[in-house]
Amino acid sequence: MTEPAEISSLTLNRLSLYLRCLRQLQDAGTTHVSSGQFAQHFELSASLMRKDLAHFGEFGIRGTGYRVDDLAARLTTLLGLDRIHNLAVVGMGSLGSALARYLSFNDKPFRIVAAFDVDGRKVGHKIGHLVIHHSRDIPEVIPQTEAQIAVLSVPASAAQQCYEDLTVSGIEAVLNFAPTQLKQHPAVRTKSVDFQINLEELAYFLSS
Amino acid sequence: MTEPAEISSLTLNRLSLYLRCLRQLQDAGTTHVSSGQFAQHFELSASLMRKDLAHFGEFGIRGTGYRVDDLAARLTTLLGLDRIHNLAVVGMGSLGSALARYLSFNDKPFRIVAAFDVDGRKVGHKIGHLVIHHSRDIPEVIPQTEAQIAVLSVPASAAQQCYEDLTVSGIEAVLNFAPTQLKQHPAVRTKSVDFQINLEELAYFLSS
DNA sequence: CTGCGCTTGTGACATCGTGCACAAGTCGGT
DNA sequence: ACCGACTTGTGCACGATGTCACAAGCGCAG
Repeated sequence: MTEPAEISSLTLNRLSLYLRCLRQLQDAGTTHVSSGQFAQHFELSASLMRKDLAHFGEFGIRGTGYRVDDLAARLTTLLGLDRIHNLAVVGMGSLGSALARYLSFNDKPFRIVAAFDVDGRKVGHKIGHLVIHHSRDIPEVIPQTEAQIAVLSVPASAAQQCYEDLTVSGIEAVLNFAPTQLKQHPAVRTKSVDFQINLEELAYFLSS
Repeated sequence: MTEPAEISSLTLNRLSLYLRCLRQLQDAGTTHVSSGQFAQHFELSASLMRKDLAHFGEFGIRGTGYRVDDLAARLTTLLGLDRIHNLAVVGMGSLGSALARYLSFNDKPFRIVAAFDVDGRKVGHKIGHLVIHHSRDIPEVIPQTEAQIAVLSVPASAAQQCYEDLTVSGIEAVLNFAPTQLKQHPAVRTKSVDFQINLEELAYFLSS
């Protein structure tokens, strides 16, 4: 019972979350954990966790629970986080720079291999050891890199154009931070992180 | 049929999205739109839009569609975006600064009224016209402000502590950017924007 | 005033996601 | 070797979410 059908986003996102929690347990020196303990500690659902894992096989030991190291390792592999993924960051405003810094800072399986901006004053400058290219050169530069995923942190007005440039450049996935509804290309897996909408949701509940 | 039951997050987030799209139409000079046209233009579902709106009453004219200005205005009111909401930003790293800049930059109904950081070198400095306070003073400073919503952009290791300081200070809602699973306070509406998890989801689909 | 074309609002239905409860299975003690 | 305590993995039921199709309603033309 390995990957038969497409796994849902919800399940996948929870798996990332489980892995993160497991790392916390590792740091605390915990070696074994049951789904019940785990769920209580992190305010998650035990049965849902077991069901999420069940999509990919059997990970636990009945009567005992899960070995933290083992489960963490298997989730890491399963999510593809044991390999390096190359990123291109498009839009080096304050948000793009913050994301770039965050992603360069650590030992995570993401590596920035290209950066773009429209601002002529930024082009040519370096962010870390990486030269910033002009956004108009996306179709030329991307194929020279091994970038698979693009992080789109440009103003909403420029997002669609950049998105399309990226799709024709052979980018396989895009993580969009621009507060706009992208017309998606079917061959490119696209997700949006829209903090404005989340903020507005909170505002709603205060206004009632 | 005004607000009888709790509206789901999904519906609410789509309403924000509709409003955003309507503003685009306003800028383009469009005065009337049917749900079909709207859905096709923005790649959304027409029937779902109608159902989302139906939670709050009747907004359209049968046979004609929706008046763009009218619907935008009613959604604005409905979502509470016709009032100013006061924000506190906790964590003035690169991400927090980027968010603060973004939120100060425009005419949106959010206003930053307090900023915090643990870094002694930042405390006392100004971001715009706002003094940065030390994070340890959250319980003292927040009640003096009218802050209702907190934006939490601190490292994961500090997030839980800051969150709890905020909850005891009378904050009503928290938008968390730290990549960690918060133990939530029931009286405080809390949402997380976790770009790391979204990135990992994209990575998964590339690895298969 | 009447009829026609169009669009909304909505009930019925299908699909998806989650909680519950228990059979299957494992470990340690005796 | 067996028993009992415990936990996983899973079938089932329920609730939430989205799609479809159509009746109700509106405006315009004649």
